[in-house]
Amino acid sequence: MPNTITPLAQGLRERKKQKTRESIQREAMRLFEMQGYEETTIEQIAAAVEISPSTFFNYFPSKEDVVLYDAYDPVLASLLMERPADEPLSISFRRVLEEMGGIFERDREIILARARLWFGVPALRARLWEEVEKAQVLMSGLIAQRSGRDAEDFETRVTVMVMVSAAMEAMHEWLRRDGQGSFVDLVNQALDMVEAGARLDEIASPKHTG
Amino acid sequence: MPNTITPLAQGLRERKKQKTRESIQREAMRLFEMQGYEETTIEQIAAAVEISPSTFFNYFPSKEDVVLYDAYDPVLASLLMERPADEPLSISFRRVLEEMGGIFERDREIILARARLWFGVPALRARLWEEVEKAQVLMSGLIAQRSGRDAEDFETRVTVMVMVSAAMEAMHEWLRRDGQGSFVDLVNQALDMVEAGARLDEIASPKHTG
DNA sequence: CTTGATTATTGGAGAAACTCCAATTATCAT
DNA sequence: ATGATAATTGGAGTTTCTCCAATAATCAAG
Repeated sequence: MPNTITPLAQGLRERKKQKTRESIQREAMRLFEMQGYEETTIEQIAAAVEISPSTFFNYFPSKEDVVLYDAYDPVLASLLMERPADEPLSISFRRVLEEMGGIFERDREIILARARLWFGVPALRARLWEEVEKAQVLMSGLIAQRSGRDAEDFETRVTVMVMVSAAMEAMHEWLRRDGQGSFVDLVNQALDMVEAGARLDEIASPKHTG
Repeated sequence: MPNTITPLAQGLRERKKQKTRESIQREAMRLFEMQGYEETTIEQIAAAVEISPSTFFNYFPSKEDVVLYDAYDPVLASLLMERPADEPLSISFRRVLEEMGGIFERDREIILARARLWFGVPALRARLWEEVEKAQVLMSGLIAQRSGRDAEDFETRVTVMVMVSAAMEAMHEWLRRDGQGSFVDLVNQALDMVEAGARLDEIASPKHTG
């Protein structure tokens, strides 16, 4: 499956596929925003794109995937790989996020619409975990590559999981703030909390005023 | 929806419902283990319990819920509520887990079977996030109650999310070890890592030999 | 530009998970 | 015993998704 970011569309075939995939995603999102996710059938999407329902399933294995399908993952992955191998993971993570900040700003509206569905539609919300795990696997692999550690190592997995779910919570917060402000900043804040040692001891007691 | 742990079954009606719900769950799990989750249809489950498919949906909103449905949540919730209000959350969490350790030991085989499905079947794995969020909401609410903080407070949410996802990772690890050893111990280990500040800086560098 | 090989599109048949509803049947409270 | 209440059931229908075979578009090579 090639991505939205294709180096150079080689043949007519590839270019057409590309366009079709984008059309499906665009029309689907338009309909979802107009009428809601559950209320939109695959027939309707297919009709809007002027393809058959069968063809829809040639491009996306399920209705959910139209929303889930993400062009950022491979970018994030490759940026992460480019970081110096001796750099601490949390720093790499922050740097890469900053590098991607521009993209996030540019696509703000699209990302926001996607996120709204993501967290708002039960079927999609359920699949969030898979996204978290994808990220976890990616980063665990990176750690394994850099260090002598096993990617399956318990400590590695917990550490990465904690980072990723903190980032996920940052996205949630960003959404709660209706996409106002910087997403990257929120992730950084969340990571700060985690790195500070997740003040589990203090958080139960009343917040110190001021 | 009453739970598996019902104080005293009052009428015949309630008792029968109870029994039916348990039968469905038992027969479903038996079939899932025998033939796999996807391969088992609701018709088959209904036939095994000697009810109609319609009735199945009176008890569980979906096939997934048969596996997901959990009697432990309310127990955990009430135990958590009983902890002294000035006790740090992480301690409360650990104590409650220890209190529940006996139950986990007793139901080890059942929990293991459930967990295998949980992490193994894509449809169920996807729904893990909802379980995580349920726990997050529960605990955030508790924090809000105890402290002056808002349950929606970003810091609160991140902290709780991190704890819960660490626990989830512990469950995953427990499953990878085939249910050998103590689940509670693994959760404690995961929490230790989180509290130690999630050594994101160190984990990227090669592990010190020994 | 033609031809033969790939590959994409399509329609049809069908399974499975649900939803909705109205008829029936079982329990309950009196 | 009886009327109210709640559970069970069957049937009809929708939607997502699978499988497959026919058709149509693209491609690579001569």
